[in-house]
Amino acid sequence: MLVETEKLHTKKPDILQAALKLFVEKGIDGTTIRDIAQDAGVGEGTLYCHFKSKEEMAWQLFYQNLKQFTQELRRQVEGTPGDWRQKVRAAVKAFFELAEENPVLFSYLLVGEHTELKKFPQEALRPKDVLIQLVEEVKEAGMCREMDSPLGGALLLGMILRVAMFKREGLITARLTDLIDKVAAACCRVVGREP
Amino acid sequence: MLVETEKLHTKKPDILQAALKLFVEKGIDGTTIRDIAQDAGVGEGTLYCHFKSKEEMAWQLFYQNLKQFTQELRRQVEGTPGDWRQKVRAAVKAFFELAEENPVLFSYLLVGEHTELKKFPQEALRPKDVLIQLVEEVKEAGMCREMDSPLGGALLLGMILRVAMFKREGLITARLTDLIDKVAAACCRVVGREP
Amino acid sequence: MLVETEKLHTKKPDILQAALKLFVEKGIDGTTIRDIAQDAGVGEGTLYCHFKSKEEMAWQLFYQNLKQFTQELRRQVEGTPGDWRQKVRAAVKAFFELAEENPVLFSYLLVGEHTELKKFPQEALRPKDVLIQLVEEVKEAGMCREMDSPLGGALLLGMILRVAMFKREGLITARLTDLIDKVAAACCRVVGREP
Amino acid sequence: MLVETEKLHTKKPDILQAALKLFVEKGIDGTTIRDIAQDAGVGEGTLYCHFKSKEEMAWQLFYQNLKQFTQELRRQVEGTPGDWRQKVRAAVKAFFELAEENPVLFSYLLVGEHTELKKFPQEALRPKDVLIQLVEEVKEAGMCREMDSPLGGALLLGMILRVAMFKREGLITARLTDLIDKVAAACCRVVGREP
DNA sequence: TATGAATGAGTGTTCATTCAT
DNA sequence: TATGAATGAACACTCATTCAT
Repeated sequence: MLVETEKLHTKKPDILQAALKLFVEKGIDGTTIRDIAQDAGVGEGTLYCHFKSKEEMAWQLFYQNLKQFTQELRRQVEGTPGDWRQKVRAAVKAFFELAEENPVLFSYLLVGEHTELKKFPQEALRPKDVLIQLVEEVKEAGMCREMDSPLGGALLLGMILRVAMFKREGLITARLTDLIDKVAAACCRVVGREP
Repeated sequence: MLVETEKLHTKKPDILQAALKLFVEKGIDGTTIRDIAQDAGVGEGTLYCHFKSKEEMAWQLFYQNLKQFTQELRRQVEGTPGDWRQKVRAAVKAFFELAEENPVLFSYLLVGEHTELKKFPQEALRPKDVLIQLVEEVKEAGMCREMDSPLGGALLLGMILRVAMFKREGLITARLTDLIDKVAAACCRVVGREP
Repeated sequence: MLVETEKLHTKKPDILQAALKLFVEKGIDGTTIRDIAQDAGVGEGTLYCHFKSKEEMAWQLFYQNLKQFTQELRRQVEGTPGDWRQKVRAAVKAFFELAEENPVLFSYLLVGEHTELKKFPQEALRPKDVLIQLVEEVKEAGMCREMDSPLGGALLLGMILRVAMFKREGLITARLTDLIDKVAAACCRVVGREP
Repeated sequence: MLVETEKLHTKKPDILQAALKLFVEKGIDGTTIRDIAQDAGVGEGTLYCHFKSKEEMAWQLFYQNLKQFTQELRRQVEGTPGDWRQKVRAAVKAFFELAEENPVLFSYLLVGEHTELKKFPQEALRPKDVLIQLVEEVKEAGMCREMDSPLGGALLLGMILRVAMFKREGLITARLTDLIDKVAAACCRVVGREP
């Protein structure tokens, strides 16, 4: 059997991967269809076999992946039994694993501002909602400091994401997965009651 | 002939204000020269009396204001005497005051990603550097947890900025200036040694 | 295995019918291959099993049908015995019957301008030639007013086609076949000698 | 004083003239913005200083000129005193003078089908309405044959336009202005009562 | 014969920039 | 300084056509 196993199906994944990379590197508006097509090794028209427009492509890439990560985050948090501290740790782990395994997707979903996509409706649950809810649960368990849940959610999300961003910029050099415990501990100190 | 008393000053401030607002609303690439000119109430050509290009305008707006805020931040942190906790509080206060007094500038300087401006050299001291240095000082004073300073800086910056972002999005409704102490306390718990 | 009884015939007629309709509705340039394929219920590539190009299809549709109608027109005019008035009536009848029976084809052949097809050679006899020749014969029979034949042909063709066009637009509501005598009479008054 | 008197004002007329010519030659869809810009001797972007889109340009060119001609036609018909035959002659004259003086505009307004412009509302009075109304008046004066006015209008319009079209195609070589009386007489025979 | 994913030249349109006023 | 008509390179997108299946 000859090698050439590619092109068994469609070129959509190539396009999505190229687009993701470029959107993060140069922004959505700053990325041209030609850029994506060249990077994906396809013709320009091919993009329109799979997406109605550049915007729709950017939106799909954002929305579907964000939905998926949010579900994964919930699953990890809710699926972790026992102590609320373990749940917090699970959340940090979920974020950091995405950041390590797919830093480009991480940036696209969780770092970028995407003013270009503001016209689309944001209906699904977002990661921040999961964190806010987690704080809520800690409060209900009587383990939380006096603090509104959104404030707590902001503190957690802020720490987690900014650490990943510093890592991305090279300001932090350690592997994120090695920082899970440290960051999780910091999170617990922030929202948890004084001992 | 009567004395023309209007237009003693140039239209540059109008232009800068309009540009700032639009850059935050729609992104730099998403904002056109015509948008800015209309919003500022000037002709399109007028922008080129004051700036070489749109990019240069965006860069000036970013660089000069960021430099200024960074200096202000340093001044507040360094100028606050006594306990490191007071210095942390001063940092939070500086960020939150900017966010309350000029939320648009805050977004432009501290929230946006600005992939469009990556070609310009970023030489000056940035807010994150001030925070990292603050953690460093806490360490030198022997009050810090076992933690690399960049990690500490990331945790602080993350909390501060994300709280302001939640406020901007309406997830937090309290005035930021009323949250200074709570957030500062969280910051101290994160980096400070256990009592 | 059962005998496939469907598809004894090709899909060419479906394609031609869809193309004709769309060319009249939206113009040749305004109609896409995809439009035609969808309307005909075939794949896009299928069109190229039957025609070299869209233009060639448009041309075949035009040329062959126009040739056929012109022949029919001649047959009716020449085949009508007796008085020249009867021949004029036969011409009107031939046009109006096409307009009633196949208004879309009528529009395509006799109303449209088809600037897209100007590159093709127009060699065959056209309906206008038949009418001009008819006027010529009336002249030779000494029954015609002082009038160049092309002028007479223009007057006849103009009346006939414009009545059909008004009908198409709804300005005239009577059935064209009920107007044959009236229009034929008008034609006769236009070219025939005063009694 | 130097020669160069051009460019005192705007380039809009150049654009309109070039567009008109090309729309007639190649159709609206068949004419590109680049075609028009080159023919008018302007940059492509300049077209968009004066028109929102190509379609809007085509529509303005059509609608405004058609309105103007219709008004002129009405003025001529209504302004001609006396016998209805004189009014019919005035109508023929108005059409033929446009065809002689501005054959391109004549084609654009009165010959083309313009399927591209069907989406625009056609509200104003059109030339055909003027002719139909003229027949109506002849009827009211008791001078008309038994004939619905739209039918009479179709016969008149058809004759007039088709003669001009034959002239345009070279089938008729006489000057249209020399054919006014002949065509007007034919028109009168068609709609007028038998003597 | 029939298909439709893939192609890329060509289209209408935008917009940063220029320059005569 | 201020203007806005003019510019044309660059863009997102279309669509006739091809070809492997």
